[in-house]
Amino acid sequence: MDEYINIFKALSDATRLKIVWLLTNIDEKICVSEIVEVLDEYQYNVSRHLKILKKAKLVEEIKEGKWVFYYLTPINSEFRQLIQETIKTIPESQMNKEIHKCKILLAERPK
Amino acid sequence: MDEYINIFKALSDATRLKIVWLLTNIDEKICVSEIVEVLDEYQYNVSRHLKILKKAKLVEEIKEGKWVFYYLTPINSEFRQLIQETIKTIPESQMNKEIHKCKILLAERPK
DNA sequence: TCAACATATGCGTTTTTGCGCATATGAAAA
DNA sequence: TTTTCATATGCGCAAAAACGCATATGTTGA
Repeated sequence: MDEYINIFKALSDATRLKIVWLLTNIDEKICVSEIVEVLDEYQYNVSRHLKILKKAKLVEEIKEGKWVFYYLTPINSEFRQLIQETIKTIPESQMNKEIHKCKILLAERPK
Repeated sequence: MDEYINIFKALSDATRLKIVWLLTNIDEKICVSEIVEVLDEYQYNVSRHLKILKKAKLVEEIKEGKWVFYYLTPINSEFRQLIQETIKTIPESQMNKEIHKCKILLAERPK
């Protein structure tokens, strides 16, 4: 039961829900400083929220040089699958500012 | 956004998740004292948790004499629909004790 | 090797949440 | 109309969560 509760708990904070929403909708890895910019939140808070999402097994990380990129943990259960579908139903209109900033950021990424 | 967060928050407590799980799986109205017995939790806590579920619009109540029966709020959004499907994926094995007690209780109900 | 950058974390404080106890409210039964 | 039963809630406390600040860690580039 704790496993399910941890997931709901992880999603019951605005910053964390926004992070998961972004990851769900952009379908890209994204690094901490990008999240900081998109969500306009302190770096130390973003790091801490990511740690909570990681503990709930919603995200994983991969280090690339100075950066740490986060992405959605590959789906591994029906529960998790439905959690993702649930999040997909949250409309963009709830995230106008953030999605706009995010698109600009991703476009500016050097290849 | 708050609306979504309130729902996730409502589900991120063991007692409340169990209540919603029961309501989802038995497909019946159930009154406070029945929940108290099934979950083996204090009456005042059950009442309080129900209040939180009500605030999140996951449940509604109907008064019948001395009793107050609670039931799932009829589905009114895609988000809510998927929340319910998500909860359905939580297996009975997580709720052995409770579902057993509940079945006995429902069977003993006077018609 | 040292400065600059990206990320994580320890510590103390504030806010939120959950709980126990007592009691209030409201309906039904005696 | 008084008692009993079912439910709700006010209050105080304890535990948990979130935050701000400072700083640690780790990597890259000068």
